[in-house]
Amino acid sequence: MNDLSQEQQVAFQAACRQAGLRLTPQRIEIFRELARAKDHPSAETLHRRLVERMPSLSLDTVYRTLGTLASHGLIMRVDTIESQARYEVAQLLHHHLICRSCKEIFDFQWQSVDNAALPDAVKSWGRVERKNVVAYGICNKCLKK
Amino acid sequence: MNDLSQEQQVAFQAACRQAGLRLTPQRIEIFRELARAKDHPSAETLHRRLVERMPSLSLDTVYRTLGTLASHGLIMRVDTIESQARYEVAQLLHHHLICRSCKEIFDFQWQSVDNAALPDAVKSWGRVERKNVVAYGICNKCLKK
DNA sequence: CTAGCTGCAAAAGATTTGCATGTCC
DNA sequence: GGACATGCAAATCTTTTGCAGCTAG
Repeated sequence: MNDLSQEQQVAFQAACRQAGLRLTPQRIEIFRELARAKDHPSAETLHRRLVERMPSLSLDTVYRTLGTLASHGLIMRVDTIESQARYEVAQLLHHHLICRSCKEIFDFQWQSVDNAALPDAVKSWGRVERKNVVAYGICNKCLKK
Repeated sequence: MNDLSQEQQVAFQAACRQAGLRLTPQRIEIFRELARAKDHPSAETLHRRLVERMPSLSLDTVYRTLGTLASHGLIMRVDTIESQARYEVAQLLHHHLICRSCKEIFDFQWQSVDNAALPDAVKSWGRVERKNVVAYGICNKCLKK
């Protein structure tokens, strides 16, 4: 509910420097808005929220910035079956529950999977860097409708 | 390597009838090609393969058919972070390994996750219908390059 | 100063839609 | 026969790109 925590902001700036990325007002605001958002927004959605504060911000910059930050691992692109890409700040390991009716994404933790070793067959595939569970179903809000 | 199994084809036709979908040559061929494919093809890719056998088949029909079949649960749309949607026939429960270099998708089984109960926090969310693991990394082929 | 960003506009890529014609049941 | 599908073309939506001016370091 509050604004972006001081540490998170400092960590972001340090990570940008380390990655050789310039710290522009646009990048700072885009990251701040994404970190504050709880709903895995798309580029379009983020832009809509940001232009109120930053009227000159272009949608292209939002697209470009999200792509740049994601490619440096500062944020994550979330897999969905929608046509629009969604993003989130890379935080604690977590998993996604997606409602196939309203498309809302709910985050949850599942440490037994985080800690579990992948099956043997996977070992010969290559190097696995992360694993996420995506569960689908219908959320209570939609079930009640 | 062989063609679509007899049972699979019969099951498909029965499922179409049950869903109230007409059995057109296009639908049959699209499903057959997808069932034969091992690479989670996109609409574009499927169309490229099918026009050789069915020169009049339009790309629109492939898009429409994939959408229709997916919405009836006969095939699945696979989540990736690419812009193109990919499909697979709904088969045994399985999970995906995606190479972030070549984008190839490798299927694997992981029964301990299939059988595991979701964490308690999820129970109050709604009704979960399926859960899939998506793991990312680099496959051996790309590691060697 | 200058490589890296941004904004603008235009392009490209993926998917959807309207409509007339064809075809499954 | 009539509802549903298809093919075509055009539209739409999302994302990317070229370029000139701006700016952080």
